[in-house]
Amino acid sequence: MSAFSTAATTGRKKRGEGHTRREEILQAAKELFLEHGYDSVTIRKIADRVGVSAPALYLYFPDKEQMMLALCDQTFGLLLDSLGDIEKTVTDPRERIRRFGEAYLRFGLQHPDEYRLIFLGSNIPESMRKIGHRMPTDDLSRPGVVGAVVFQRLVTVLVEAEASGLKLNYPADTCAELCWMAIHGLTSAFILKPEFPWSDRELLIDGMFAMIMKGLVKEG
Amino acid sequence: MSAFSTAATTGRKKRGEGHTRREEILQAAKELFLEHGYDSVTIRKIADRVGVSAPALYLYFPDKEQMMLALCDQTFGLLLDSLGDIEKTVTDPRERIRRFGEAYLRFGLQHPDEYRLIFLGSNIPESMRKIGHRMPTDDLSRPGVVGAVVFQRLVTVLVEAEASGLKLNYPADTCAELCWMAIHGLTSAFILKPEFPWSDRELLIDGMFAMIMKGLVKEG
DNA sequence: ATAGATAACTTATCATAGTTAAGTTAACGG
DNA sequence: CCGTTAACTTAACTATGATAAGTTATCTAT
Repeated sequence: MSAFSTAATTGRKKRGEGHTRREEILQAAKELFLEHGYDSVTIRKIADRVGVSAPALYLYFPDKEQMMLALCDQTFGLLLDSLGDIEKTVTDPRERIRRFGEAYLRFGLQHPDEYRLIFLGSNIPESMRKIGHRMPTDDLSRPGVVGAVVFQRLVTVLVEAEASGLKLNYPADTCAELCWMAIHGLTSAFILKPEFPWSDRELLIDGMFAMIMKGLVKEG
Repeated sequence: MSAFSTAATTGRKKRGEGHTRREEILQAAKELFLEHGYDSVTIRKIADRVGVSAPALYLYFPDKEQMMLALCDQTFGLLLDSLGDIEKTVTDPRERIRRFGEAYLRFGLQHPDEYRLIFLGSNIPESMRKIGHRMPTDDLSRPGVVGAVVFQRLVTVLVEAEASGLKLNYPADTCAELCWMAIHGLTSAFILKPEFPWSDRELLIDGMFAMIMKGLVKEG
């Protein structure tokens, strides 16, 4: 129409501007997924919100699954960032472990749907079940390996802790597994059963970390 | 045809024999769900295996969801039974906690799909997400409350442990929550990521229980 | 400027899903 | 033997993810 119409929200994209449409789709999908859950959100609803036809989405994503995957990688980047911050900032080994665990937990609480998707394999097609725990031998740039990457960072923290003099009760990788399992149990409990009358959340968090430390690190 | 034909597998059921058809459906659904997962199993496939038409299933179940629910309650009865055995057999409080946890874990490993369904809310419709953790204030005979019942039994064990002299670091219900979270973390890790190169399983189990005991019970 | 080439779409359609409506068959009771 | 009704079937509906095939508009090269 007028001299305006930046093609921002309106009509067809100019040539070479397809990627902005892709991001519009991702944004709409994210909002809808977070609000209603993966299963309840149909391709058509996403398309409606974006303002294009349903098949148009297939120009940018091979299927619905890949939309969610793209969203997850995007969100989990945040977790990796905060782990990076801790690695740079915190030097004390015990403190590092605790801060790592807390970062993980807080992330889970702030992004419960993405957490469920990656670490619980919930409400997603059978084929996606393996996503969260694909091994790091895979191409790390591929979508969906974030879970394994996060775990690997924890192993590294424990190996370094051991190197800097901390005495562990088990091999570092075993400790990392136990630590992850415990924190994952905590996190997933809050996420999966939010209406359960849990004890005070901070008490549980403190209690869990106390358990982990007593269980994994030798006295001294 | 012949004088035989007990209507066991063949043809139409006699009057008043509908409940046997119901069980045939349940059995077929169980086999298919365990083999292929909830989502991949269609009403029609279940019906085919039973040898009836798809809508016939709706004579016995209001929807697909209720079939899975019925199966779950059936299977989780086994867990409740083994918990009952422990309560009768084992008297030492520490031993009881450990045995409870182990029974829970072994159950999860032996019935991973039911575990996922009840405790992870995985691969089932949105509406079923709350099933595993409906509160015991609900009608306990209703399908799907087994999760809460199991947890309640753990609380009782810890309360009794305290009564018999064991010193806990936190209130009994808080301890039960921490204990459940840790064991659930262990269980769900094995179930959700079976191909992960975990350390020796028994080592992890021992390590987890050591963690729990050190974390919850005061020295002495 | 204009004629391909092709990015960015749309409409029509498919197969399959869960589920329902409405009719059919056969077993039992009077 | 006849009517009631439990135990079914066939046909169909709606909604899903996905595809095929065509259309429109923008850029590029002449």
